[in-house]
Amino acid sequence: MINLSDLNPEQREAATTVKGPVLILAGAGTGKTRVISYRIAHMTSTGIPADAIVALSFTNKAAREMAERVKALTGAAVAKQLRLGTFHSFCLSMLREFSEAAGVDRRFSIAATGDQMDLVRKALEEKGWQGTYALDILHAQISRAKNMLLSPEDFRRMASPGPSGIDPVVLAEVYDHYERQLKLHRVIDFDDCIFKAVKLLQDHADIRATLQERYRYLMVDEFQDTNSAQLTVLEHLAGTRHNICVVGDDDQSIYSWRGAMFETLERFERLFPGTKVVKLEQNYRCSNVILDAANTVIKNNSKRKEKALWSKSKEASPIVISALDSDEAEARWIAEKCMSLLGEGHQPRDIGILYRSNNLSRPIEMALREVGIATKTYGGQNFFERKEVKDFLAYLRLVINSDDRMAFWRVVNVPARGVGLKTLEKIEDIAKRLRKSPYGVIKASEHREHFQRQATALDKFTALISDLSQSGLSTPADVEALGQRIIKDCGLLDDVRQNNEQGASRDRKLESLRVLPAWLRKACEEMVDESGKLDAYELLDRITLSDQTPRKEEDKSGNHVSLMTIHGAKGLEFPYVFVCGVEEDVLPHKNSLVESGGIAEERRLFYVALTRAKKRIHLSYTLERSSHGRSTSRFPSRFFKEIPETLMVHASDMSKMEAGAAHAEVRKTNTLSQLSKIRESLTSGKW
DNA sequence: AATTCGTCAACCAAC
DNA sequence: TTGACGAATT
Repeated sequence: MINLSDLNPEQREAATTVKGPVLILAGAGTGKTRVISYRIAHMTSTGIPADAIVALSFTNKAAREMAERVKALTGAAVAKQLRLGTFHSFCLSMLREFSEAAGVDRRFSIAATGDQMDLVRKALEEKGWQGTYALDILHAQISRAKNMLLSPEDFRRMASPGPSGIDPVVLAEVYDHYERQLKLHRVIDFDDCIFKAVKLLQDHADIRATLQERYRYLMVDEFQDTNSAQLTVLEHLAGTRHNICVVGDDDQSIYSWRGAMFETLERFERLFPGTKVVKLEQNYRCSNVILDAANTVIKNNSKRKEKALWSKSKEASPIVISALDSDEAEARWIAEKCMSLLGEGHQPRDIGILYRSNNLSRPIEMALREVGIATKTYGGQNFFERKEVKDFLAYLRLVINSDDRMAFWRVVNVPARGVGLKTLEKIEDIAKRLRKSPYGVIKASEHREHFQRQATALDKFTALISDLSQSGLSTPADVEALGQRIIKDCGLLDDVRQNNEQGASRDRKLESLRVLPAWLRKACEEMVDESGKLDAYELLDRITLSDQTPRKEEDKSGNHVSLMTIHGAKGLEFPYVFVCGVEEDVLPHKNSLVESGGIAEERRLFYVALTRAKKRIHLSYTLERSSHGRSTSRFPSRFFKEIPETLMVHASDMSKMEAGAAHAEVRKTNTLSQLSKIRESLTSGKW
């Protein structure tokens, strides 16, 4: 039996209610992940086989967190047997297992973000509409449709103008052509992982029954971020057994742009009648000041489940508000404050710096580097979006599966080997006609005559790929060796070295290539750890669905200041938090003003940011911020007005405060003059 | 076929 | 600011 005495009564109830539908309403910092891991541990210790338990979450980070906690409680042996991961990875594994019924190619790849854009572009070209619509908007709309389980035809039938402002008939047309591109390239996209899994479960009663029997206990973390497609997957798996437990917090629903509805919690209760609801309200994370502020802010949202978060914490550092002249000044200010925190003996890992969007990170990274503080920036320009990394991975994909069309087109002429547009068209033409993969076409000798001059180059290429595909891949070390060969034998390294690549980007590329093989090995090792086997396809899936970026040497200790978006910080906590760019048009984001429910979602985002902090939080805004070169004037965020004034101090008054009693009470320190200063700075803007 | 140069748009969040 | 793309050049 697992020892549950570390849990409070509500947590314990949540952890021990195993049968039937359970909804755990878990406010920020109330020990949500803890409850999930104890619940799993409790279940396995009472004889439920670990491989009958599915635990899903929305993000990789949350999934990893869950995995680690369970492992600590139950040991690696049990943890290994659990089906634990993101929705996408779980659904993908169903598609791989039942590929035929799911109507997907036996060997399919997943189109990563960049690939998706390429395919949207191609779809647009087919219609001759290139340049008329923004690719990212089109793709977002397609994604939205898929998350609502709508086919192109459904979409056209609905034909009501969406928030994008683009004619729905046009959207449906692009969607349709985009789908054809996916088929043509034998790939599925992220949303298809869910979409096709739903169809698989819907259309195949036998498979559905098999899976319901296999996965008898379902658990979902971050349930408020579940979209309707994902909820449908759950519905099918839960069958009539209804052993499903979800954990969520409507106040932290910040992914509505991916189709999540924060009403989803209520929908759950309707879907599974007799749901047992457990509320976790004791916060173990934040100081009272921070919790008060967060509670007050979030009360401005209507339509939320009422919660009363409370905490025993006595810490009473006020929220520090700081106005800076520019983004550089803001960055320097943060760097300075970090220095003094480190000077007080705190660790870099105790500090988190949060921002609304990735582009705010750069000045701060630079300022911190200048004062010699180790940082790690999470997310952002995804490592896998870099050209050199995509090329590398395309080679890897092609070596593992020479039929991978997307990979083929990407690298057939990288580095340049004299294969141009004409030749590519010829290949594509033959491939289409003979229904072969393009690689198959250039590999087969009977087509040689079509490529007189390029034949040598193409032969070399196929020789290279087939040579590499001979490499054994049974251990992580093998995979690393293959990685080494890819950067050397395929000429990726030489290409960067020789071609007159500019300083900074050249260095970056060399660095990327340098770390890739070792990173690949690490990914394999983790995989072997969890599932005990090494499967090349699974490796590729993981890489595509992964958000892990290779660690640089200096991060080995793990002791660095963390920089990330607020979205990325959900579920994390830091003793000291900085939120920068708390400005109108940034937080709340300018687009949110025109989106329905936009401001409420931005407020939840702000709430998430506040509740990441355990001890102290600094909020900063600038009067001027440069964006794409030009500098524009800024106004403090409207959300400042929602924080009780007694809980804030203006940074310019900090020195006075510190000169007085070091730990003076917030209330007393807020003299009238200070308050008026804050008010002045907050009301000077246009709101 | 490959390189180079100029123009233009992106800057919201992630699997 | 960066990058991606397309036309023009070699």
